[in-house]
Amino acid sequence: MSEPTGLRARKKARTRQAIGDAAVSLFLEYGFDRVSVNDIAAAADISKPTLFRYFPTKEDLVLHRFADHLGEAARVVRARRSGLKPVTALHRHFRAGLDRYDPVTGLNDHPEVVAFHQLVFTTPSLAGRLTRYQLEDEEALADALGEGIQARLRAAQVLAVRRVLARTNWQKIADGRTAHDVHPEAVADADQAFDQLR
Amino acid sequence: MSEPTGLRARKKARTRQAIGDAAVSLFLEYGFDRVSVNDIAAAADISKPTLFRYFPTKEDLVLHRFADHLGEAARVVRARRSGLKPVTALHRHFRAGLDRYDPVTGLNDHPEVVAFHQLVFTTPSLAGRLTRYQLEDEEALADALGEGIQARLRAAQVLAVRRVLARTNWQKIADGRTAHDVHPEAVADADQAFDQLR
DNA sequence: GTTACTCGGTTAAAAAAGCAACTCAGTCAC
DNA sequence: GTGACTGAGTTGCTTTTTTAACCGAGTAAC
Repeated sequence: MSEPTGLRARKKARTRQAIGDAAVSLFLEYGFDRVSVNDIAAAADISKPTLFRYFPTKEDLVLHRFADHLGEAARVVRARRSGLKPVTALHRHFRAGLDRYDPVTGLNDHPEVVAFHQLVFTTPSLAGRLTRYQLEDEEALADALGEGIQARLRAAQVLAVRRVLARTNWQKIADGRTAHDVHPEAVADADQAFDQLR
Repeated sequence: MSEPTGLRARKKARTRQAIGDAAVSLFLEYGFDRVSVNDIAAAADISKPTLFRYFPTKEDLVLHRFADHLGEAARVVRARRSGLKPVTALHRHFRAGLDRYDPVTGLNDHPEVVAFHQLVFTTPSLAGRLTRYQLEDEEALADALGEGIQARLRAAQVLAVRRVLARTNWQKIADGRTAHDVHPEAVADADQAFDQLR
């Protein structure tokens, strides 16, 4: 299913993966600003123009992991069972993410994941670009929810909730607690937040 | 020194290596005739035209290991200390090869190497093409030795000696003896053969 | 204040690789 | 013998990658 078949496509995916991995690993080791795109290209064994063909900016080398989830909220809403309210669908989706400790929920204590979030949140240019991603996500969700100001408002609120929940989870884990330990609170927080949204 | 510098060159070398390794490994496992070039291309993760850009024929997928040594005899002669006779230079070079158990001397008991020689000598099309390689080698050596029929004759004799020596060594090892055990005989044989040549 | 770096990002041309479709030879079925 | 296959190589066309050179902003030297 996720095998697109074809040598070309396979190699492209592999190259993209190699670049992303090399970049994140270097960033985690030395910090975003102390690693140049040249370093990353060298580590990934490709040339600089090739790097920029895969990722439009240096920031995207980090944020592609979020970018891959871009529009997910909108998709969840569109794919929901008929009769199900959008908020409910998003609520369940987030809960499912918590249950499998999906990194995007913030509820993941793998050292790399924690360090990765640390990197994103403490590097201004990354945090900045991340919010731009979230705006796109918001727009897509708004379209999925309908038209007019109502849809936009609701989209903004839902994504704000998601953001706060993830950030809260991450904070608790950054303070040294385990994901398993935090899980019940995370679920409770999510339930409360999404309930208030209705 | 063996770092050609440049991304392109490095990747080319790597690809060539990958193709050659995949081919030899498949040939050793299934036999030359039961492996198609498509299989090899697939194993090396490249397309068929690319394979043929690196190796002109299927046989060369095996023989490139000899091909890489092509013209070596001529080089040895040309690079010899002045005053040194060509035969002596070639003799010493062969002895040095024996001392480091260079596969081309036949004096190497690594299972892969033995199996590889087995493969070459028992596959008609490979043996055939190998002699063609040796003819080229002979021509190059003849040019290095001078002009005229004399040079050609001597080149032929020298390479014949080399061939017989390698074949003899291989035979002993194929019979189950270790390279280390055979080494003294191999040196003695080489000394005798090259001495007779003078 | 100019010179010379470094770094993010781009461009144009050339090399390399992929793809699909082809030729040509052998081979097996019937 | 003819029709369908398979396998070695080839051909043209497109996509991808390398290369070297560049731009523009920042910054450190002197």
